[in-house]
Amino acid sequence: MVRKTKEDAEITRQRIIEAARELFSQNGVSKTSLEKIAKHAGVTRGAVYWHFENKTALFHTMREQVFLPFIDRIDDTLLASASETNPLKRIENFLLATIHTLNEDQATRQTYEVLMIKCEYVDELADVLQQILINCSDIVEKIEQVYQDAHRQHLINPNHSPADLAMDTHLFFGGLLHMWVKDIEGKRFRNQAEALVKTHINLRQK
Amino acid sequence: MVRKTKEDAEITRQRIIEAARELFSQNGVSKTSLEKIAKHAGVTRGAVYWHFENKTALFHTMREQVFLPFIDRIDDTLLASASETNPLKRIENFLLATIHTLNEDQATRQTYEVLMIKCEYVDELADVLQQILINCSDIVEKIEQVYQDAHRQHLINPNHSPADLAMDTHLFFGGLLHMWVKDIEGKRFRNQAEALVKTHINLRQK
DNA sequence: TTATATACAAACATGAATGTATGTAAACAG
DNA sequence: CTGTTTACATACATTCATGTTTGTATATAA
Repeated sequence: MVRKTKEDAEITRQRIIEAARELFSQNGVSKTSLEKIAKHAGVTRGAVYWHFENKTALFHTMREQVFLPFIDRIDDTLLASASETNPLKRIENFLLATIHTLNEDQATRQTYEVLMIKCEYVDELADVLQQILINCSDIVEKIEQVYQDAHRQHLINPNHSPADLAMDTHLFFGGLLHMWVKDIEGKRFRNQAEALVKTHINLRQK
Repeated sequence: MVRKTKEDAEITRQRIIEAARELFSQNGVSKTSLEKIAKHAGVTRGAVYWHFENKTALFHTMREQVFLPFIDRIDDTLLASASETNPLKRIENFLLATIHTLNEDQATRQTYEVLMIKCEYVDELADVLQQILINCSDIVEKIEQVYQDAHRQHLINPNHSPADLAMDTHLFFGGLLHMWVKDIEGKRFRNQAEALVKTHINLRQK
């Protein structure tokens, strides 16, 4: 076989990741062999083992490709336009933006599917759970800050603490995403997701 | 080997189910071989294949042992004592009772763990998702009924529709259970679960 | 009391996945 | 221009899980 240039190799690497993501989301992580991934990417297992230590490493890479950019974007939607928009609107927009990404971006959609219903969090993947918990804490904190804004601007019931509201919103959205992902073909839940978000935020309004 | 009496066989069957549940929750479904299950139950694969068609059948049985009784109990907590208690309290009690069961009953706890983070919903298990969605719809309906009670008794903000409140509560609780399960050893999330439920219900109060 | 079905254990056959080691042609550095 | 490294393909070794078949002692029905 012809040896590839560095850019070619990077393309191969990306193709392997894409193949993994697609097959993971179709057949689950454990039932997807590296052989199948290689074939689907148009290479052999040799290429896969060259670019990745093993299936777990591939999994982590797939996850990071979606979640690292996501974490970076959080501040933009949620905090950046701090004084511009109504705080409650900012939270709503953040949640809606996430759903929008799920609807529009296949890679994100497939990755969420894999992470929520097509992998098993044991052994090497067990610590991904802790990573997820940490990310959640961060997000809750940020949402709390925005609720504090809303509190200061007297937009919400003063009896409700921003911390409680933030956690409640986070749990709501976690549940929503899980339902969204599980309703794979039904479309009966997915297309009302935005409405549910707006309702949730409305419940906070004074 | 000595042939067992019918009761003995039923004990063996139960032991296999318990072994499967424990190993599933420890190592995940796909990494748990029937050989390991058999050994852990003190039998051979012959016994497993005698009582169950394959691993999938075992999985379904494990799930049903926890969820069929659960579905039966819903009406008791949620609807039965209809006019006795405050409707909001009834919803709160229902949620708290579920958490309480998770805390107290190991079989339930392990089964939730398996269903939420230790199995992959593909192939034969894919339709379990649809089953779950149906169960969810049922529960949302019932919660909605109780919120309607609350509405009639002027306990909640009349602007909020019982249907919206019910869905919001359901999503909240779905998210809560997921966090509860994921926070395996941390105990930092699990022990505040009850408080989060109470907060959530408080947010509805006028 | 005897024939049959039950409740398994044990052996067999097959397939699939993983990891590693080796081979190799071409890119690239010097 | 040449030695070395890169980017894979190919071949090898091993492990493990599944499903099926067969064997068998005994509970149970007739």
